[in-house]
Amino acid sequence: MPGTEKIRVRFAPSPTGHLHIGGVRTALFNWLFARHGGGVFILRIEDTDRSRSTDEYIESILEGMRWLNLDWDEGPFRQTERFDIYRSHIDKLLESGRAYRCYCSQEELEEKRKKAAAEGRPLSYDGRCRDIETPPSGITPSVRFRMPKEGRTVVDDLIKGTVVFENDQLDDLIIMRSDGTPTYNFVVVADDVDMGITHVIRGDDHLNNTPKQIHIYSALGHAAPAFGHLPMILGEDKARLSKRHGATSVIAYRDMGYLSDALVNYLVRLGWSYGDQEVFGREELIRYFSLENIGKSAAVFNPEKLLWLNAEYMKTTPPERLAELVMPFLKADGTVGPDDEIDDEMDKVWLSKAILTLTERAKTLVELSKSLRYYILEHVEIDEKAGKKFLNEKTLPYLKDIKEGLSGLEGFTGEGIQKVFNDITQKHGIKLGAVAQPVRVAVMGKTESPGIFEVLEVLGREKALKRMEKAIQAAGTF
RNA sequence: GUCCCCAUCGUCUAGUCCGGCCUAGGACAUCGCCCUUUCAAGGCGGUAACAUGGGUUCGAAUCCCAUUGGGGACGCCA
Repeated sequence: MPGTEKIRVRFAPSPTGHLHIGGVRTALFNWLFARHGGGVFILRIEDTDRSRSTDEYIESILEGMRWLNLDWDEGPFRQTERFDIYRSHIDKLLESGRAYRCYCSQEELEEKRKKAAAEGRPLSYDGRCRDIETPPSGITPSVRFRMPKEGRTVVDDLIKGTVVFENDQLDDLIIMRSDGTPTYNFVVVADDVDMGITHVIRGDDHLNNTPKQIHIYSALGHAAPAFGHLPMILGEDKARLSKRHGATSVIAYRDMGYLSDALVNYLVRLGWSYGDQEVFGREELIRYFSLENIGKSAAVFNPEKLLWLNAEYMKTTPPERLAELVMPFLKADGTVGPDDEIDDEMDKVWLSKAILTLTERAKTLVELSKSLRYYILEHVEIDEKAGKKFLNEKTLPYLKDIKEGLSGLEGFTGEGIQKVFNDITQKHGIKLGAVAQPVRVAVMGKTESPGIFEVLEVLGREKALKRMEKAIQAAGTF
């Protein structure tokens, strides 16, 4: 067990797919555990399955980690580059008798499993080659680890508590394929030993692997690290989270306009809690994080709460920062030219000001960029229904008066604009709404927008008057 | 089928370890009201849970057992 030595944890995804929500949470908890304890966070790529691992997935995983600001201190290490190390370990196990060669073919094994399933027997390996006297010739064997068949193995899990396994149910698992490549359950242990991992924090789908791995540690001559098995994340149907439940890659969440801090905040609260607090800054998370506050039961991923949290972050993120983050979205739909920089082409101060009027209305960056479009575009299409209702003979005089008042305004601030509106409503003896809505439709083309005074101010005199003029021309034609 | 894990509002959770403070708290969602130039945001309030059955105890959401339900593992995948 780890004593006073420095905490060393790792996140070890296999590059057989994108970084998904479940993976992120495992990475996050390891990262928080390391940061909280002043330890080391290692990134290791488990790519021993050469047929399914790709460099694209590795890059995608790294991209996801960077987006989430989960920085690693060592790595990324690739297991495919460490085959020599595994090989020598396996040779030693073979010599000492802790491992043995298995001559069963995959087809045979498959056959036996099927039969066992049909007869309702346990699907475990029957140990046929365990004590084979004369190895058959002409067969390239795989290598199996010899599990003890008596006694029990106790896992003292940091999250689940004490879990006891009877050794006779531990399978002699294959640690090296017949093609000479090592398998997961073995390389994990070899690497964790080699990298000095003190705490293994992973999904509880690995809990059953743990007793087996503990025996491998001991065969390798090492004490096992501490284990902590995190509960799974489920979809709304309570089934394990998968592609069927929508976005499978975290990058998809970025593209849907989620802020990485919001996603992190949401994910950390899935299973972990700190009293009644819901919103945490990074520093707070690091300070408060502890394995003891992680629940034992699986949690359902709830997109609505994630959206709410994202909205909270939209409201508190500085507009200058949002301006940077929303740029890619603005460019994606052509609102802003692909080469425009916010520093010169588009006034950063102006953009931030515009964003400030929208942060409590936009739940995502996508929504923000869509709303921003109405400010940025030279002209806006006027919604037919809105035009019919608010741009007509009745409202025309108001529009004209407002336009005139606006053009004669000294300066073009919200305050001055408000005064213009006050004068007009008084003059006609009407309520603010009677004139605000027509103007809103005139300049924004729709009935919903931020407050009309701030909208006009953001738009600026020139653009506002131009749009109003156009609307006045079009009034009554809807 | 065998083994392992889990079980508080629809969802995330506090409370469970060290029984009484729990007529079970917060958050999301939902419903209603208020605010209001629209849409939001915000404020206030409501509906809503200790899976079931047995124990133990003066007393159980909290401890024990069983049942039920859910999840996971049983690969020459990780």
